[in-house]
Amino acid sequence: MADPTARMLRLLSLLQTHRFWPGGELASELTVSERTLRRDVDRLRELGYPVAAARGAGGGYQLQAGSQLPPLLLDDDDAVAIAVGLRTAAGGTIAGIEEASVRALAKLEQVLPPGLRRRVQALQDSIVPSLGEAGTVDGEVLATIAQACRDQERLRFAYRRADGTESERTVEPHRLVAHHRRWYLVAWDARRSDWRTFRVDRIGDPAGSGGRFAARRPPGGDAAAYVRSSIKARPTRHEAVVLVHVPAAELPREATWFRGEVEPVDERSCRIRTKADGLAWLTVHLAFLECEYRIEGPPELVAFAAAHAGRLARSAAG
Amino acid sequence: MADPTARMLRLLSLLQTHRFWPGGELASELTVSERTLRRDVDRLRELGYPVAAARGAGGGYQLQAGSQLPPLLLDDDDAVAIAVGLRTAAGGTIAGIEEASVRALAKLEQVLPPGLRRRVQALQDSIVPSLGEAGTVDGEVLATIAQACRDQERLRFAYRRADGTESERTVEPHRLVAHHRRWYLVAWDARRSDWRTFRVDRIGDPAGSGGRFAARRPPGGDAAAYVRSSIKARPTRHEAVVLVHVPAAELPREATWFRGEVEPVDERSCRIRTKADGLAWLTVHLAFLECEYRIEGPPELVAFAAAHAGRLARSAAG
DNA sequence: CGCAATCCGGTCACATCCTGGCCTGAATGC
DNA sequence: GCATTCAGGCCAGGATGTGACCGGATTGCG
Repeated sequence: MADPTARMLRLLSLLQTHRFWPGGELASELTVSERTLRRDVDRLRELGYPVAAARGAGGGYQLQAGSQLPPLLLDDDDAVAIAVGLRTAAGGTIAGIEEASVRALAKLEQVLPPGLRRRVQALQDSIVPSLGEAGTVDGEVLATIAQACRDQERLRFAYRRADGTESERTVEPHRLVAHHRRWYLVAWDARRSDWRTFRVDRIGDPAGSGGRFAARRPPGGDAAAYVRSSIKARPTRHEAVVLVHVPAAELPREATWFRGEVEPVDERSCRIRTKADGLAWLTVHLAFLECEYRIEGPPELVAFAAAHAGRLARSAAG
Repeated sequence: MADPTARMLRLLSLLQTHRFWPGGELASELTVSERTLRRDVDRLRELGYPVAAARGAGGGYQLQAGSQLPPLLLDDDDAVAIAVGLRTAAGGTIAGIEEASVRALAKLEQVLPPGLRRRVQALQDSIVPSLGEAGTVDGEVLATIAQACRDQERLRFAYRRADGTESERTVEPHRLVAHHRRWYLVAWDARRSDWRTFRVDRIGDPAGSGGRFAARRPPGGDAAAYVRSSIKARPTRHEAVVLVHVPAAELPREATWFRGEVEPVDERSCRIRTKADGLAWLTVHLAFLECEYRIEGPPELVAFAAAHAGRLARSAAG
């Protein structure tokens, strides 16, 4: 513990676990004199981490929010919580941060002790795939691929094509792109000497093969655009329009939980618009309406609703 | 940059951003000789962080997963992704890690630069409160309270009782407990000299008042048990039982997304069980069944389904 | 008001360490 | 084999980290 650098890290860690620390306690925790502790605190400040100090009785040191983030010293539970949170965020629960989540996940998983990784995976497995995502992606797979992208490391995996045939691939991974609640890997397929996009939910057992490669410019210079253009069979996207005979203000909250937008019509009614990939999703929120409403479109939704209503009525009658 | 401790942190940070680093590059990045770099790497290893080295052409240094987690050096995007992920995890998306998430969140938010905090809040606000939670809790509120609990700092806030009356409280916060997808704060109300539980979604503008207090033993020694016992009006919990005329294996995946459990009956049918607080939630997954099924119970669900089917049929017919 | 607790920073002497340069060895991949 | 890269011993000189001691400033409390 004589080493000042080890002491610094310990000091930072202590300052992060509790908010206030009297100088004396910190000093004895680090087994140094109080003078040295003050010098260490000074050094932290010089490095840009704002350590505030409260004088007088009941005072102490406190690490504050500064202009930059100090190194985070996490305990096991923190790390597991963060990894699980990131994995679900990467799953698409929160629009807009999927890719940042995956990058952060790669950074964390690189140094995550194996025991913790098992805990994370166990928790992940216990989660019901929510919000009806067609291709739910395993966090472990995603993290492995993200790491390979970042490190420009060749990647080998088994790819299951839409028609069911499996093949072994070795690629130079370029970037992960989240699109329409699905993950795609843009990579250079060395054997075929061409760019390919792979659906991540069809990738199995990815592993870095060790070899590194030189970065290549993706087609068009923009991987995300390339993914968009290369997806042929985009899932049909429906928009439901429902006229509800209730003022907008009195609409139950749950009726719009699934990406619904409300638009007032008059004092007695309003209109709900929802977008989704499958027809079933569009009727989900209707269960919460305890008043009369009318499906204005699209026609196929009307048909679906009628069929659904029939099944439901029979199920209740039976 | 002459300071070895600052250099250590920078070295750790470099090793976390890219996987492989040739020694020469690292040395010039840190503006030290290669000899010193090797010594720094040695020191990292002595501190317990496993830095692997690959010899030969194309070799380099690489930070591996060890037995303990090294200090994480995050860039802005990482931090935002983590904070957002933790906030949603704390919201109850993932059962079992809510409290660990909140603790990690407190640690992160304590040092999160204000600019990043605004970004996090903006993202948080843009998220549709999903899965129909009655009382959605603001992440900022949760983080503030968690920090006060951890630091044993008095907390002041506005509390909105169920009957609508508001009052200003100052308490000694003890612990946050997640129960039934809701957050409760167990705290000692100094003015009333007694323990209280507060629903976090009814707390407004919490702020640490600066003063600290000595820890107190919660009633019964277990805050979580105290919360459970002190909730009188627990929401009625229903369990739906639906017999589906389709083999368990062929059940559409979406049919069980909302905490559903499947139990095979015979080769031609299976049974789904779902629990929820409101009847409407129980019918949500039925929309995904394109086959016949029968609601076996409870009776009130049958009635609800019939009414829902009627509304739906009329809406489609109109 | 005075007192105790707490942070702050100057100075000094001494031991320690850190650094760069140089060299030999060993592993690795082409 | 040969180039590349990590590993680590040795050395000399200078930088720096450390504890002891001090007086000062600020704060909260009785």
